[in-house]
Amino acid sequence: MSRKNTQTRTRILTAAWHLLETDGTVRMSDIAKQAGISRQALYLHFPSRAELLIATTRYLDEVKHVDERLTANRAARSGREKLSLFVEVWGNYIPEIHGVARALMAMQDSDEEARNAWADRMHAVREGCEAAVDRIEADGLLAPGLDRKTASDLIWTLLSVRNWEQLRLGCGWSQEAYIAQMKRLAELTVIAPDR
Amino acid sequence: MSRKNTQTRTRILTAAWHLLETDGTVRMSDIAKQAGISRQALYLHFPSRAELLIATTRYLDEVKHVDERLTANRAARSGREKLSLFVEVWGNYIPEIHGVARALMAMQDSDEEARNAWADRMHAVREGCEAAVDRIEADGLLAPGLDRKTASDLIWTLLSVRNWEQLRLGCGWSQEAYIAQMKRLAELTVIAPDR
DNA sequence: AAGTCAACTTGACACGGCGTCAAGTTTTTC
DNA sequence: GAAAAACTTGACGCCGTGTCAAGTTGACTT
Repeated sequence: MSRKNTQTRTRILTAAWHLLETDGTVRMSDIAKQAGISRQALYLHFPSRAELLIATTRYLDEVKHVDERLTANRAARSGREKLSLFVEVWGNYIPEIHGVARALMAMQDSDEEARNAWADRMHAVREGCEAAVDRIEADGLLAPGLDRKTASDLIWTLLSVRNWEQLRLGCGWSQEAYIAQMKRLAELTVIAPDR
Repeated sequence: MSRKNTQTRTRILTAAWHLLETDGTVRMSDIAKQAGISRQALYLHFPSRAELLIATTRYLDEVKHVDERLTANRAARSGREKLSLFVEVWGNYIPEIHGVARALMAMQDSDEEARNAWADRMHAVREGCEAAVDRIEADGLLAPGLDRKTASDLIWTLLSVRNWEQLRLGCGWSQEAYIAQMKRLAELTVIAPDR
């Protein structure tokens, strides 16, 4: 791997992280200043703004142990429980990565790498949705008229960062309200109604 | 009013519209070329890119008669029917404005005017949601545990342009499938279940 | 103690888009 | 046929990203 200077690298990444968390628009020069190095030195560690942001998300994922969190619902005893746990875990993860996510989403139009990186992250989320849906189908509880793909698409869309933004930031919801409603909607969406 | 030259103005607006419809990234120079005038002449009609895009959405709204369409569900006999009609009308309007919407959403971070203009458009949609929700409550069918605000927030979020993008473009859904599922979800979300 | 190498600094510059300005030309209007 | 409006051309400033060249600094050899 031979990283230039691991210390500086992580200083940059945490600088980017914290800035993105609070501030809307973050320039390379801002990150450099916060990390205590020159703007040009950033390019000794990352080839472009896009790659720096991508590295920041990976860094966050690592520090915050996303993967473990997202698969923490392995032990769920039912599809319903698995879905509920997944909504809770992912829904509560969103606010922690929202700053970086925002920045990465913003450059999707202009930067192919950013697009791929984000698509990749979202793919991991999608797999969580699929796992829950598969289990629900195995339980024989998949809502009539839905196939697995459609059901996963719906849950995945429901749990998008944009929707979180709109409800929490746009509509002023509390995080608890968000989680509660998402659980309710997710169940309503893919689980066959009692009768 | 005293518009410089109305002909040129609408040439610009239709040029912007058509470009945005097909192409992802559209520069001022592209619009000028398409309209058959010089780039600088655009600024004789619109003070900035943001205002040009805003004017383009207004132009589209006018040409396509959004307002009439969005209120076409006045005659609905029940809240349920009103909601269904609203989902159908708005959901089928999204693809027609998607190009411009995309561009306007993209500059939300950088431009306050664009932000306000978009918020304003979305406010109109929200009113449609509220009207349906109010009617549903009047019918005594609002799902237990939901207040009007929460219900409207949910429907409004469900019907966001971003969600349409994700399902139609990201997941490859047909427009019909999109409409059908949105109707189903909207009802499930806010209407009390049969018993 | 001299030498080397990696990490970093400073200052300059190109590029792409937006927006502006000044000076000229064409078209309309009266 | 003169004045006013609409538009053109060419140049320029601003901003942020990314690049380049020529230093400086400190640590590690030998």
